[in-house]
Amino acid sequence: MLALSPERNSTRDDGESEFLATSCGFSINPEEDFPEFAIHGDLLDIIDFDDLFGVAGDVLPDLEMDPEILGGDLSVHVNASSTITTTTSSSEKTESQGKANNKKGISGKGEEVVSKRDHNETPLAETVVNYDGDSGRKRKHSSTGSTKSNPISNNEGKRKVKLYTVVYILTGPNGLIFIRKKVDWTPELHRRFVEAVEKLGLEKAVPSRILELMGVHCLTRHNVASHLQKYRSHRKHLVAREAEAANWTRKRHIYGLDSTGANANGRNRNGWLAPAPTLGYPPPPPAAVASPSVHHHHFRPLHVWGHPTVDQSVMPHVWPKHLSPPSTAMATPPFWVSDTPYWPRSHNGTTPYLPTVATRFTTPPVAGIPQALPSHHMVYNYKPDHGFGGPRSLVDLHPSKESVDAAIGDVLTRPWLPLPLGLKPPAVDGVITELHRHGISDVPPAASCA
DNA sequence: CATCCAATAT
DNA sequence: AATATTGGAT
Repeated sequence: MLALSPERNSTRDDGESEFLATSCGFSINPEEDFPEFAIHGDLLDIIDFDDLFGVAGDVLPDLEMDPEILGGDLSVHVNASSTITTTTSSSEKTESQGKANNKKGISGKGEEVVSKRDHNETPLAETVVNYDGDSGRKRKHSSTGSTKSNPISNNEGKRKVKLYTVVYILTGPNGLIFIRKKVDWTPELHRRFVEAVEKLGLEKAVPSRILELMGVHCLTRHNVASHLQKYRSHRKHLVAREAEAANWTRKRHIYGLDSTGANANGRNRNGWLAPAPTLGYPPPPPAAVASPSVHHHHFRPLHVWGHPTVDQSVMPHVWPKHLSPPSTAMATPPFWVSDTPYWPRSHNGTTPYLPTVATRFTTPPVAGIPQALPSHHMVYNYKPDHGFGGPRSLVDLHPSKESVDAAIGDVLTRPWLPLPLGLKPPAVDGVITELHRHGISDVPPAASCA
């Protein structure tokens, strides 16, 4: 039921195995996380899936074993999952389950966790146990009443309630067992990830390639894909933040506020004690002020996301000393100050998967419609002290929808403000016509002069 | 099959 | 609340 890969290959020492465990984010305290496993002996005998997952009466999990594993040296990789489908009309899901089953020879849901490396250097073998509490059978779910999934609409019940557990177990030559539910994206892991993304350069930064470059073999493509998704998402939000901050800066400029947003103090009226926004060094966004970053840069626009700014004393075990000492680990700036543009970008300047944004740059502006980006949100690129190489191109600064909306809102609600750069003023005729339509017939001559 | 995205779980 | 995984669409 559970496969344990043989521990041969004595060429690998404990240091290496620790490296692997740590860099894989699996270094945890077994006793604490999974007391049942913190025993010596044969795992095959120790692990009782019924006890573990409380799914009594179900068939034992099938084992899917990668042949490579037998030649591998030190890891066991367990995935257990249990899926319950709601009572009514679960046909669809069941069907797909069956499909998965047939394909992979897995009984039940067939969680895909196996990751087969295509190169030989695989230092870490993986074995995957797939356990499906349902083993393909449907089950009445109503009794659990546990989740929100209860379909309010009567016959809708296609929603699937999933009770799952994903457990990774790694054993090393020294008998150490590491167990973890999820991949722990340690700072070091993340560092490697970012490095890989940067190295790959944009459009090539796809999970498989990233994984390859990272050289961390206990990660699956899915792990990386997931991480990549978050990575992108975070960067997107960062851009939105930057844009927002820039917008604030602009407003401060226009209304004569200082950086605290107060201008009661008359001497700030034209003092401009706040950094000049046009220099491209806007003050940190409000949220970043209190951030106790250990880095040189003085702001942290976003919360830490798997990043070394995390106090190491809090999670000492995540730092893989074998991989890189803190000094090297810190060498690479965090992703939010990296040179890498946020999104993959092809040579022609378009951005895959962001067609709407890309279109904004390629479509010629239409009078009256903000085709171009609201430049007030863009001219002030964040440039932390050690940060971005050069000014980022337009394409690099994709604004979020919110930013664009905000800018458009600005233009609409405060037309007296200067138009964002790149916004072409509407044709005078059009404006006058529009004014007439709104019952404004007097147009001061100055206004009608383009 | 790989990737992206949205939904969902922890 | 953040971040991981899963599932479906492409």
